[in-house]
Amino acid sequence: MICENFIEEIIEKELSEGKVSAVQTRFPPEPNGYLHIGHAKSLCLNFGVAKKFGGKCNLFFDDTNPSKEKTEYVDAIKEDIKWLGFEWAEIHYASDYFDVIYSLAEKLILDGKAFVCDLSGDEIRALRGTLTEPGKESPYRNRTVEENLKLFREMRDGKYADGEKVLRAKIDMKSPNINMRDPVIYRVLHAEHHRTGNKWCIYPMYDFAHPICDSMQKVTHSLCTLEFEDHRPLYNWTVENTGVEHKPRQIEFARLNVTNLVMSKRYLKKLVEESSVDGWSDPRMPTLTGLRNRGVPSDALKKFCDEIGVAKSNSEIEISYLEHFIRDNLNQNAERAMAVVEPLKVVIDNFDASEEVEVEINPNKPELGKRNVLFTKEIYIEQSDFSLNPPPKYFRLKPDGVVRLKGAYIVKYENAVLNDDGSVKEVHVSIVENSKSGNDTSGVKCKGTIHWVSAESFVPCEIRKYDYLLKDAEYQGQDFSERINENSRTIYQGVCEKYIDSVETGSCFQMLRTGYYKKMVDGEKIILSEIVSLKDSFKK
RNA sequence: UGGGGUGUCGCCAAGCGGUAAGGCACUGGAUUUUGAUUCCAGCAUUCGUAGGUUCGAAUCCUGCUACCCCAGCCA
Repeated sequence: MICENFIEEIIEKELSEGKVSAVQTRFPPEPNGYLHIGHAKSLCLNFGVAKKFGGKCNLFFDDTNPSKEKTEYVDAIKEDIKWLGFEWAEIHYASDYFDVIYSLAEKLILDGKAFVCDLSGDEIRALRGTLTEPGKESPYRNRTVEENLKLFREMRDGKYADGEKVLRAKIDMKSPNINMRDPVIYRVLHAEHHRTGNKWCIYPMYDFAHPICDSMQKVTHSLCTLEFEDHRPLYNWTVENTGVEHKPRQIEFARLNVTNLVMSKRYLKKLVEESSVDGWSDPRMPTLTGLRNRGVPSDALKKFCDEIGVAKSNSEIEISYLEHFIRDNLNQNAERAMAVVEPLKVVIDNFDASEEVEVEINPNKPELGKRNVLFTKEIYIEQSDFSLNPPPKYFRLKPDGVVRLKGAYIVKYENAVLNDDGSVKEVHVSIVENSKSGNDTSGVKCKGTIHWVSAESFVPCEIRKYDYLLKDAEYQGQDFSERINENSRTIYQGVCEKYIDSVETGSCFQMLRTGYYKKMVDGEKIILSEIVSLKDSFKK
């Protein structure tokens, strides 16, 4: 078997040595927000590894902190995972294991490996030491087993207020690894849990709950991000000292960073709460639901995740790499339609009838056939597709020039009508005889082809161009909402061919030469949100 | 000044002692009913750095250096 990354190599080796038999992984989000593109990497890794070795991957909600978690988030997370096309083997919640976790905590107490500590948060911090100085033992460290058990049960029974007491693992206050300095493993928290309600008023900490839950699910490989490397000794300590039967192995990898994309959940949440964006699904958001709304195909995202690799070095991927996969996918699959963002009226002087011309739905999929587009005397083209004073090598419409109207005829420039301010009001052209698309016997050479929309049958629409959220704004402490409104969304009034009425919602189509857009129906309006610009060929 | 990690092209990333894959980006050139797509070509004498071992090192050893993470009763 060919391993794609170091994690697969580790697993392959364990498999061949007989250390594990069946591979079991889990995708472990905390339901405290929506999934973003960073989670996609973890999703692809966990599901990918399981699939590769014929194992299973569970969906596991790490809901040990009721003050931050909501059912809304667990539902949204499930939806996003389905959108990506992954199917979890089983679904579990840390809260399903609260009883087990609690009893293992009691076992630790019974074994003299945990104690109830009365120190306040500040006091614990003070005694923890620093990065360079060892910590000091809590004065409550040597309570008897009986006393600890009694106090812990009282904690569970609600005798104490938040912060009054905690349960700590008895490990080593002098450890150079701060996580091992008698870490808190249970805290009092009188908060309603979105699943267990008010059954509990004490909740286990991540470091204690996670390894136990992994073990209960028979997870063999617990994949997490680099910042948990320091926690691995504690993870292993918990596995060993609680005596759980299955002993999972934690392996860390570098989290995904993408240039210019804001990825911090706390910041995204802030944007939503401030209404700086239209919720978690706003197309400018780097959330999975935002990307979906933007029109990003899930396959493109998965391909991206597969190709960026899995390693341990901190990396930041350029957004152009993501865009490459989106473009590649859309180019292959998107159904085309024509739309004009900044319309310029063109009148065809020698054409008074109207006719339907055929245009391919997708040049890469001829089997999809063609669509009919109404061609009329008056049409709209892109303002940028006409120039009165063209630069050298300008192949679009210009004085005394010819240009092909996509799917229709070659037209020849006649004259331009100007507004009072000198801007172009409309352009008059004439059809070159025998130049119809597919039957061109005119012999006229024409280097440029442009898109157009009939002035008779177009659908007026609001076209929104979305940029990504800008990361630098986060760091420069600017007024987020202002910046977003200024820079991240541009609304155009545009027109597009009537055909798009028949395009199903959610299908993507090409905004010719400008980019790829997704159609969204918003009441009577059709909104096109730009997904990602194609390479701008005119930039030079 | 403690501990844990990581340093291979602008960005990712293979490489696991035998003489630097691949992708993105970029640059040429060819085809093209959208200057897109497609195609073909170019793009690290060098692997953070200084030494050492070896016939031979990005790969092994040693020192140095840079960057990231850890002092939540968050995950």
